[in-house]
Amino acid sequence: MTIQQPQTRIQKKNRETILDAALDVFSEHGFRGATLDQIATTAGLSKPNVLYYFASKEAIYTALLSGLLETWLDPLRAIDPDGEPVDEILAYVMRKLDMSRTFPRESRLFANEIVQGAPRILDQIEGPLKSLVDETSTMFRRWTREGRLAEIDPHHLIFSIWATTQHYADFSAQIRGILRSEGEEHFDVAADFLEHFYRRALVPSPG
Amino acid sequence: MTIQQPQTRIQKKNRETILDAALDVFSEHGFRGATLDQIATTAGLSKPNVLYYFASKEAIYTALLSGLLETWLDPLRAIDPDGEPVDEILAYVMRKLDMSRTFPRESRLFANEIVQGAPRILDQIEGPLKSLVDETSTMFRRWTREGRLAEIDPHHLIFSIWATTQHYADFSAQIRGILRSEGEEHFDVAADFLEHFYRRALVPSPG
Amino acid sequence: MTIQQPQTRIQKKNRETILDAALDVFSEHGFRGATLDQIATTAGLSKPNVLYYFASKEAIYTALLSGLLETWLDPLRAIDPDGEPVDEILAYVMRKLDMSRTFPRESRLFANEIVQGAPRILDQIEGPLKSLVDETSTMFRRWTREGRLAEIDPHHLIFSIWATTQHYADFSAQIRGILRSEGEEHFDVAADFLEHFYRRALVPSPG
Amino acid sequence: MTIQQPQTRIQKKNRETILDAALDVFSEHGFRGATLDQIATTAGLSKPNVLYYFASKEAIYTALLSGLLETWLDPLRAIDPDGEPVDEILAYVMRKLDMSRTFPRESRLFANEIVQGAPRILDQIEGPLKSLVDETSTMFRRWTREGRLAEIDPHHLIFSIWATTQHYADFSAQIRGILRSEGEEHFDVAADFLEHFYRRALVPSPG
DNA sequence: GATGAATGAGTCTTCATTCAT
DNA sequence: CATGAATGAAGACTCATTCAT
Repeated sequence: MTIQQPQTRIQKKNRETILDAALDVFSEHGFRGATLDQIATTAGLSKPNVLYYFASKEAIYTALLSGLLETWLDPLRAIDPDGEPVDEILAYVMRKLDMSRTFPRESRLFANEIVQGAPRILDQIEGPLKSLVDETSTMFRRWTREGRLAEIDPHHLIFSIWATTQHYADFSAQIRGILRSEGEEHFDVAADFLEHFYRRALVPSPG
Repeated sequence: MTIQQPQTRIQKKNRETILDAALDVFSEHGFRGATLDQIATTAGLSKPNVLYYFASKEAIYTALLSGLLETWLDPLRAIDPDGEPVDEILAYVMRKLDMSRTFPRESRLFANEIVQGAPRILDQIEGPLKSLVDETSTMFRRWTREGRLAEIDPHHLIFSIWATTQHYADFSAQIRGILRSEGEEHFDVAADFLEHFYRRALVPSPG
Repeated sequence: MTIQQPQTRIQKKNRETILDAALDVFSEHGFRGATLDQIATTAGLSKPNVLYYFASKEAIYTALLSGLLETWLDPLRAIDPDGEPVDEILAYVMRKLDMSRTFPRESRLFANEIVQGAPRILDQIEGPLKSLVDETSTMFRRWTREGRLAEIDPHHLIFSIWATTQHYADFSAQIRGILRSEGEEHFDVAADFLEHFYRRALVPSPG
Repeated sequence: MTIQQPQTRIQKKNRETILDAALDVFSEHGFRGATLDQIATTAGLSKPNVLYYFASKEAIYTALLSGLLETWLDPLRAIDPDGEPVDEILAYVMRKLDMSRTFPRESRLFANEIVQGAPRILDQIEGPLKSLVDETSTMFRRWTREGRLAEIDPHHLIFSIWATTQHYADFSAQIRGILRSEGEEHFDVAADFLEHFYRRALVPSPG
């Protein structure tokens, strides 16, 4: 969390209300497509009152993005360097899939931003995100050297995990259209599928 | 194609110029974020002239989308029902990856649209796209019954192929930020990775 | 002063703080260009607190203007009807020049107001100010009749004194730009200049 | 004039209409006090149409200022270095007074800008204006050395001329209030006054 | 076919002022 | 006395679309 000034209870509540409304609107329409009006209405506040809490539309957006990036990376940080490689990575896949199920708006917020070239978050991608991914990749490579993980490019492994899990949040409109599914049963099927999929890919070849 | 009137050569050329410019702009900024001005400037035409060829901004957008959907599905149609299952699917993966490399704007155009709930293309998703995917799934299931393909959910297999291949186009900003790569070498690494990945997943278990 | 209610010490102090801050802000940006926020911040008070002491932005402005008008006219009142005409008027010129040096904000406050048509101070111009100027003019005319002052239009003499002395406050941005002067040395040169200038103009022609 | 692009007749006409309306509004209310609405209404155009011709409110303002600065300095340039000093300077005073009578809006536009610290025209003051004034001052000093002009500081002489003549435009609200004059007769009295005034100041002392 | 000109409907933002405590 | 919170009204600017030639 990025709380700087001391905040009264009402301030904290309203800032959170606004950020939640903004998550709704930005994740559905992207930055340019979203309007302050929508955010204010969703938040149940007047437009100027929203701007009382955040200096500008852009300020809301960046507050959202940076506030969420941390949360977004937690599952990756939670991989235990001393654990069993295949299990650790499979658990990571499941955590990511869970996040797509539980926080689809957050996923789409990032998706929108990145598809459009990440104009407002490139710094954080090239900084903290890259560092974390690089460290994790080093760990994966060690596991492979130790014969406990298949020979596999660690960066692209991570990309594939992101792609396959976030896909269920980011492209849910398409998935629901094809599966004719209103509910979330397909997440369970997806979990089985990905379990099978990644286990085969990760287990080191015998000999 | 939805072109009814007979067209002079110049009309055809201008329509294509506009659609190409629109692809540039829409894929980078999404529907709301794009402006007719940008499209007209990119196309080298005046704004009213652009609207002479297309009734509205929305008309350009939907013309683009439906014009491209066909092309987008071609690789899936190209799977040979009488071919060798694993080879056929791996070839499909490679064709999709090639499209991400060759037509990243098209990929991002769809990504933008679908992330935002596919408001203008849901019909085509629930119609032709679903049909094609369902047919292909039936084929996959037959292959599995015949013991020539691993036991794997065909819909989610298709989703995973879309996710892993399109990811290189749709999230290229993130990938380039992490790999610090300006060029396209990572597509070759990705090809190797996906080849390994999907081969392991698709080959049926012995016995 | 237009203060009716009895005031505590703290009230008096705050009113003065506000007026001083308002002088800063109004003289630099004019009425429309100034904001309550700027005034409140400059005064070190909260915006509602400022409005606790003055009913409105306009009230602050008019309180300032009328509070200062008196001070502004003092030098003119100080001309001694029984003094030596040329000396008296020269002394008046010097007092006015001193005020431009010492109270440039006040001068610019009036300048702003009058350049924009004096919408909020016209009454006082057509009332007390006109009266005072007319009286002084009568005195000047008497001095001319008595052969102790050159034949010169008294109103325009007063205008010229206002113009030449206030110019150093009101147009100081221009003067500093041309003289490339940060300090106030030019006020001394100006004093010499005006002394020479007005002495020649005021001394009655011999015969 | 600062015409860059080729302009159609209608463009030229509308740009001029807008600049004239803007002169009205800016000279009366200053930059911040003026609204695009007022300018558009005065010009008889819609607000967006005004912005079709000028990129922004500020663009209109600076176009006005720089377009007028040249005109504003013409009378100073017209002083003939080979003429009779006192006559030349007196003629300059009269030209300046005429401009105050004929172009009071222009005068007030500059006055507003400079009183508020010349934020948008300081460059031109410290550049072309300073140069011209410095050259003229050198000429005045030469005339004094040649015994054809009184010993007088040339910069402050120029300031006094600006002050006394522009005063009739910039502070006309005050002057009209005091003289109870609706017309322009006072300009004739002012001309006589300034003639007397400056002649006495400029004629070199005998011997 | 093509374009300069024009505009209505937004969209973000500012700001004086009010409300509640 | 003082202030955090809230807002209506206005203001600058954008943009898809239409008009007229």
